[in-house]
Amino acid sequence: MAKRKESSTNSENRNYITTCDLTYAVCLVGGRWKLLILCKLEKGKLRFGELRNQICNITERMLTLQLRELERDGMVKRTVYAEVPPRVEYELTEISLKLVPIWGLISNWGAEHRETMLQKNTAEAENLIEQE
Amino acid sequence: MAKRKESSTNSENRNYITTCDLTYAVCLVGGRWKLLILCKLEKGKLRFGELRNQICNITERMLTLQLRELERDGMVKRTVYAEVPPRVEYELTEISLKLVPIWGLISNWGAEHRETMLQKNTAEAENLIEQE
DNA sequence: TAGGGTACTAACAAAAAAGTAAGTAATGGC
DNA sequence: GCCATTACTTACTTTTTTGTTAGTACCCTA
Repeated sequence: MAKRKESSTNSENRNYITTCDLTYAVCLVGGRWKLLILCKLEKGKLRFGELRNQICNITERMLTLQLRELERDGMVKRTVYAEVPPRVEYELTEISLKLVPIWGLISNWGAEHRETMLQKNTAEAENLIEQE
Repeated sequence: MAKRKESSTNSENRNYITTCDLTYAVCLVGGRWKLLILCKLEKGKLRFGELRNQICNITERMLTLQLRELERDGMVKRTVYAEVPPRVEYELTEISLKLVPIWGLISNWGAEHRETMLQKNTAEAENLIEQE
């Protein structure tokens, strides 16, 4: 159905690393826009155009690609309404909903990490000035 | 110190997406081999060569690159011993240690997701056979 | 009949990530 | 002097991901 290529070391390695459940899980949301999309869907269903407007720098092509992969991987559900103009809604699935609380934990950790790095860099900058 | 390029849409978007704490956090471990490396270090310090041997498909170049980024981002600590031949040890930092329990949760979720997808694909395959 | 809205798709180009192969420095032991 | 060991570099190629631009189908409304 989809194009495949399994011979390069590159793709062999992709397979190898995803034998680790943790790496596998992180790869599922590894596309540039995926987590942003999923976060928007946390609050409920959204249409294609709503997602596009809420993620201001994404192109339609990238949004489509990321949504297709998320759908293929069971992370979002896509519902097409037979209307004109077309209406398509996206929502989280049973399994992706289970990640929501974990995203909260990671997000908090991320904020803390950002804080830490900021302080570290400030301290280093001050040391540099002192050395002059 | 390091080469930079800030003008492409590509890198502008990188900056944009990492304003989200969740995306930021996931990007920190987004390199192909990073989580594998971090997992190996969960059990304690390891030397460069030990990491290379435990992650059988990684090249020295990739291991070096990933470790450098992890170090830059405060995720691993690097200790060089002034010996010949050289000895370098890597270990988790205070902040990356805080992620360990979260990795456990994600890992469990990953295993569950894998299970789910397996069943889904089996079911689809059976439907295809019936249709023939 | 021309234009509008929605959710895409296709062909192509640019950028980034990953992989290959062949080095390097330092020094202890033979 | 020569080789082995360790933890890397460097120069280059390949593969993958991301971005740009210009379409498409559908039917409704003016």
